[in-house]
Amino acid sequence: MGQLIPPCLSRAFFDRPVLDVAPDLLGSVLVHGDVAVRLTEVEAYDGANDLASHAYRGPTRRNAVMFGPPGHAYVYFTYGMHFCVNLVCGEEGRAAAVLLRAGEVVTGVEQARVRRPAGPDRDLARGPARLTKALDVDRALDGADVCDPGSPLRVLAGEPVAPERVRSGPRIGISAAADRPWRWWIDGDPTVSAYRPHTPRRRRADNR
DNA sequence: TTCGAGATCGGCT
DNA sequence: GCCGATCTCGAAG
Repeated sequence: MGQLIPPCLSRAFFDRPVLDVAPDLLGSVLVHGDVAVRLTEVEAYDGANDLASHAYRGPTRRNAVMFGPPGHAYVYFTYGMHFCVNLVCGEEGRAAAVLLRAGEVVTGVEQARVRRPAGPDRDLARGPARLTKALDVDRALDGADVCDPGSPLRVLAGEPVAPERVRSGPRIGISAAADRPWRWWIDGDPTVSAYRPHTPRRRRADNR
């Protein structure tokens, strides 16, 4: 009791250029239910200006949230089995967003272990799909307002990260515009995913 | 430790 | 139909 609960990040925080918001998100805390994750790795996607963005080809039913106001979660399903979560940034209609790639489980480690039994604790939210698994985030949370203290999914201010510990480099797992250094992480943090260059998958019919 | 392929399905062409 | 903002496991070095 008397325990200090940090405030949610403000709408104004997200209503800025995505390249400014992304590094500033490092160290803040994503909360869903009893589990909280301190963000250690993020990537920026700049809407219609970004070949690698889901919003590049314009609004669809899936990416509709990206074209809405900042401070909302865009949750999508991929590879037939994984969810990933983004936070919408910048002016409404720009469709810029930050992909949350990895973090450290700071609250609810027990609960997260139940959801991801395999591997050490540092891997619980290491990678965008693991992060959503640890937090139990799925499409039901698509569009959630992360600035609203009453929202099931929200982002709280965290301990500031020393600027010299923030590093940037190429984004991961994409084939288009892979050269842009739009990925940021906390240097030396064990929960940051290892960099692997994009490797196109070969078609199943190849072997035979 | 590194590498390669399978899993599995919704969205878009 | 094709391919993906991924993860995991098994085999080989």
